[in-house]
Amino acid sequence: MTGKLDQVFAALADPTRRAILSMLLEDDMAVTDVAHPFEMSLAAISKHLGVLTSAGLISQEKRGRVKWCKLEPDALRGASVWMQGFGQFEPVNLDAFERFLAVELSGPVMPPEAGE
Amino acid sequence: MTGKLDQVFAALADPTRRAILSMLLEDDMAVTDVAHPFEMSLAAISKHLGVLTSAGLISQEKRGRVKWCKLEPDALRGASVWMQGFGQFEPVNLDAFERFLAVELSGPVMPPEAGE
DNA sequence: GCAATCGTCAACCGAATGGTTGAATAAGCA
DNA sequence: TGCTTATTCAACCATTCGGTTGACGATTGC
Repeated sequence: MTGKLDQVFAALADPTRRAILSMLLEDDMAVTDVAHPFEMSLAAISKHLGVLTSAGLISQEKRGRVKWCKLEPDALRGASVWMQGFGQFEPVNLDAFERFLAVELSGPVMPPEAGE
Repeated sequence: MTGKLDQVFAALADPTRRAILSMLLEDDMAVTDVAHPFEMSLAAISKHLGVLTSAGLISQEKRGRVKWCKLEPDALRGASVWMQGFGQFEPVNLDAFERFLAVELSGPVMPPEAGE
């Protein structure tokens, strides 16, 4: 019953995992290549990738014998939006903001700009 | 040596702590009052407040025998900025939110219950 | 077929986390 | 003074976390 926000924030709380996400920002990578810069076992990296995957922050697809890791930045959206609630400091609007999020996150009400 | 980002994200990874931050968004509160809605001991809440404090997300000031907790939203900035690095999701649709507010505030506003 | 590569699994370890209780400290009030 | 309220501290407990190692299944290439 652990909420998605719990998982996302917990996943982001580890510097190794944040580094992995940054690496994937540049390109998709195989597990072995992800592991290469780190001074820890492949199994450890595999676990980190598991955490990132179940948080939805990356996806993994096996092609042949290599498993490719792909960043899924949309998973950060919920967390980002939650934090924005503290950015513009308007106590009055908090409730409205939460309702806005309910609408906003349940589906694209309004495409940002000129289609997707 | 644990980085600030580690602490901030780890602090946000717990639903009780996120709920506390949301409560503090409305107003400063005494520790006892923060604890009141939760079904756990005061000591547990005190620990959570300790975590939030050392992450810099709140500050605590003792006046008389009561200790006041105050939100420090600036502490979220670093985390927010880090996440923006992944942002195909623009920093919330502020425009959309404002449009939403315009509609919302002209109609009936019903208070939902607090918490996440 | 056989060996090397890719990645996970299982068991284990020490440390951190989230909670509990009960005692201790500190401040206000009768 | 002594009682009550506010908060933390200390010890303990179960669970999770981040890491290790070694064995294993799957895939590829010689």
